Amino acid sequence: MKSFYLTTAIDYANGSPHLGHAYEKILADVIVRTKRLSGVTTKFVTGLDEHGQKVQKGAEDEGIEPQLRCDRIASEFQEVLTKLDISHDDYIRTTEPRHKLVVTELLQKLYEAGDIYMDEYKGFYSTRAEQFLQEKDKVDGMWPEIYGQVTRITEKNYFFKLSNYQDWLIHHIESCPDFIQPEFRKSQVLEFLKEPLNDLCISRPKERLSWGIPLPFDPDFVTYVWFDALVNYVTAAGFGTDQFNEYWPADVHVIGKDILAPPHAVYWPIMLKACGLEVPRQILAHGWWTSSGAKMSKSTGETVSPLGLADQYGADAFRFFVMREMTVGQDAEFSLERFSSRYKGELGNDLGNLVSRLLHMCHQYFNGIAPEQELQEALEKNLQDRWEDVSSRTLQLLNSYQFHLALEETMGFVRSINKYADDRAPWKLAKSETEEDKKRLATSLATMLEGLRLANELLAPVMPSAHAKICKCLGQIPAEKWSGRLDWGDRLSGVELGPKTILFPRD
RNA sequence: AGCAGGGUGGAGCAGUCUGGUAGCUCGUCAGGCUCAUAACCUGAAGGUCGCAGGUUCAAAUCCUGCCCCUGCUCCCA
Repeated sequence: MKSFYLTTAIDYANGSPHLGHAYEKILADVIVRTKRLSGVTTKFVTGLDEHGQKVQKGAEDEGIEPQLRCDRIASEFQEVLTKLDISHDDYIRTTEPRHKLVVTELLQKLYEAGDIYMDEYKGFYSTRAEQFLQEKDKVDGMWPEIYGQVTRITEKNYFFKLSNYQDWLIHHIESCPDFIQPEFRKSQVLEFLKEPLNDLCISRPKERLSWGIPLPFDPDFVTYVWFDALVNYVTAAGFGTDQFNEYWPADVHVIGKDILAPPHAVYWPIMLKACGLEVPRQILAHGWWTSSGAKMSKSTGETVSPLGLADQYGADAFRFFVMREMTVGQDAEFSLERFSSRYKGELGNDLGNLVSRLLHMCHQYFNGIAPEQELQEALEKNLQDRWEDVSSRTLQLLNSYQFHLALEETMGFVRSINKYADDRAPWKLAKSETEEDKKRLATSLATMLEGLRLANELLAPVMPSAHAKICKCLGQIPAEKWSGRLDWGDRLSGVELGPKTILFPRD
């Protein structure tokens, strides 16, 4: 049976990891963990795009070999993955031999099939932008400042025939409603496809760019950008090996909205089609993090260090924040105030404090052994009914990538447990001598324990280590699969509970 | 200019696809509780859902026009 294969975009080995990189990995990780918990076998790949002009130039400036610089940047990015609890199965780097082989093979194949041809380009070139320019790029008859010096050049290059497949692609996008998510992005891509496609320039002459994969049919050129970077997805799936069919086609490519059209939604499907490979099932384009309206980018210097926040508050709190705050596909604003408001409110006061007060009472009244639900009155019934609602809604929201709402549901249920505690007031029942009240006391704590156990299950994809900590408090092992764990039952009766724990300390 | 996204009580958002009593968190005010991380629970005030038309028994939600904000059209997730 085919595994659920999910990828992120591969990061460009130029510059340091920032909030955007971190978010994309977390988003992908939450999706894949949800799948695993649902009992699906998965493969999750992320990686690094290491070729190109900027990498070559960066290395020259530092006076070191490009590979050496890539190695350093790769470990920097991988360190972030570790800190954020990202559960990827593979980390692909485009300078690896396995990848060069696949790129070479596919290029050769397309060349032989006549989908790649050489042409001579006459026109303008901007060295600063590393880009060919057209008359239409001029503003008031002048080249804009951003292009720096613009020269007229004549250069031979190889081109990939995109236009052959334009109609097929339009049809494909229109007939597969889930292919591009969120849906409003689909119309954007179709809009782009209304214009005739220019063929894609896929090479650079070696004398200008040496840091790349040589074209198999012409050693004077290296392949440029997309034929190198996008192919990582099939390399990592094991193209050319027996396992390839177990993973390909990819189920989801998680990417940023900037590289949807044209790279992922146009070039990539056409490249695959031309190679006779299946097209990915879905492309999920997320939005940007902004800071008071301004985009957080390295060009404005306004970076927020994900490592810093994750170090200070823990990976779980950071993961929770980005998932709780952002509607997938939309932009969201990042600020420390918002972060600490979520942290204190939902994590500390609602969830952390529930764990704390509940364990405290269990230890005080029952010596740390989970009591039994000895009766069921309206209050218990209500909480259980509410769980049925919350769990089915939350699962549906998780599966449709509405993580912000899924977390809202789950945290709402946590608040319901707190409310139940208030309605039952076990601290009052503990002072009563009647048999009935003793039963109510046992029942109330058992009910709260069961509620917490269940809420904690739904938090597992987003906060894996907090999930594990709460499991430990409840004498449970962390969930690998949800199967059988999401039903309300007196599951913890008689279990020896862990010590009282402060999960999300203030300051 | 082109393309895209947004405009919902003080702040930030959900709801818009699949019309039907406007929901959540924070903040404010009042109260309750005292098991707990000065935390938890309740109640209240506060919105003609950007504007103007239209469709409909009924519109935040569908249609038309307009206004305003933001992002992209170098690089970036």
